[in-house]
Amino acid sequence: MKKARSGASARRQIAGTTPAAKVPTAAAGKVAANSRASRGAGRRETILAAALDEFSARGFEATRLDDVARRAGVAKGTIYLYFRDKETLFQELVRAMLTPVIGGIEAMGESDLPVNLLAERIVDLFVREIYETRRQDVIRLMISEGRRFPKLAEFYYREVLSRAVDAMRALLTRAAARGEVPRALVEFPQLIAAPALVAIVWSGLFERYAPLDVRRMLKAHIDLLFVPGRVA
Amino acid sequence: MKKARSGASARRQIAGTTPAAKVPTAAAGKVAANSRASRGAGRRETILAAALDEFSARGFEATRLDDVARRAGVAKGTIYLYFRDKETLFQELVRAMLTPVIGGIEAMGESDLPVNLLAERIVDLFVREIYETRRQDVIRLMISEGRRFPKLAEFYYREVLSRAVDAMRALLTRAAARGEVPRALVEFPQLIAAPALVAIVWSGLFERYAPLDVRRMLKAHIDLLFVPGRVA
DNA sequence: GATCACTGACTGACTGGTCAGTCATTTATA
DNA sequence: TATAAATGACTGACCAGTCAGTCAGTGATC
Repeated sequence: MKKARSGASARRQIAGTTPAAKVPTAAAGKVAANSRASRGAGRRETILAAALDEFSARGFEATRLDDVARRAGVAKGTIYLYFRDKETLFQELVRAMLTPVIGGIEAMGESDLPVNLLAERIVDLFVREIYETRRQDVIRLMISEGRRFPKLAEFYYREVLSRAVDAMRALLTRAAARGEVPRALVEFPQLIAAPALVAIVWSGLFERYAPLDVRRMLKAHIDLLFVPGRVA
Repeated sequence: MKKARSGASARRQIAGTTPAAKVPTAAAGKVAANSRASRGAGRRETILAAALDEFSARGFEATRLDDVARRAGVAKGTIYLYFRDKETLFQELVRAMLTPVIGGIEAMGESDLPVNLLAERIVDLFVREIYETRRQDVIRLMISEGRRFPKLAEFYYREVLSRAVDAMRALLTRAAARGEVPRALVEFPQLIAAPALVAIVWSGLFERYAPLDVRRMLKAHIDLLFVPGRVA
């Protein structure tokens, strides 16, 4: 990661530090199809999409911004109109992709369905919204590169993981009170999510040697944990 | 990953492709303390140790061989006397660190102790031999970089993972026959190891924000799976 | 609606630092 | 002394980030 030259950019730092962002939603409104405004609005998303492809194929270091630019159909300089530097681009990508799922996760924590039923909904949410989605790649990137981006790891922990864990814990606490779930799970909600992590890591590394039926594995897992007549 | 120049090295490819290797054992025998032979024998291990430090701190791409050399107290050229290139160095490191644990894992698969007891031994083996060891870093590297080293991923799958999975499955099959374990586990032995993966990933990314008592989590997990009076 | 000055998004050749890999030379041993 | 081992200055590819220049689009004016 080359150190930025001292008198760095910031010549006209447009959007690199915009707080929120959403990548998939494309066209932004009512403006004429090819007007300057509407094209400009799509640029950022186009670049993020290209960055997702390149970063998830090659990892952070090995990704060349020339390639991102080419894939986005844009000159390299344009990237720097929207993102301060490569690192910011990466972080914004993670933010943009993962922020939207937070709500869904927290909503789950408030439901009062019996756990075994709720568990199936959560599995379904994971498979449809993450595992069968580009978000899987983003989480994989997070796992792979997170260590060298403490800021990003903290963001991810604060904005995504800790919320998911808390929601899970709330849900499990209520279920445990009803005797539907052993108390140990309340202390380590990670145990519920562990197979999801396995799914993501496994599919990235070993899918070709030993494919994994993720849905069935997750189903098996909840069947193991939520045995109706078990000793709590 | 700069592409290796075409007429690449291989000038005198000494050890880069030696099949087996063990990194930690230092002094190799009976030779006079500072003889060339004995020093030469240690070089490879010294370099691997330095490489472990650098790779696990920075990842594959960001690691500079100049730093590895400095840390090993060796000139950069020396590295190329023992390893064909950076990639080979990385792969040999993973090989050297993980090959030794295979035996221990397979031995576990043959025991006929009751599962709940055996499970505690396995947890103990994992914590002592991997989690509290530099091997944790190597596995983390494997997870992070494995995708871009299909050869290495295959090696790891073939020589380590598949053996572990098979051993686990054998063990679980017998336990299931005795009714100690639900049959679903036999189909997805990954479910047993999942929390170990969580431990490694979590400690790498979030330890500072939310420390995790890994031993207790793993204990909680086996208590959840191996409830004595459960319905098989 | 035709003309034109103005704007700023976009471009891409360029710079400067970086680093994997090389090899002529030096050093240590047998 | 002969030889293998080790060295580290060097080369060349490489790429993040820069910035002077271009030109499509805009909107004011006649």
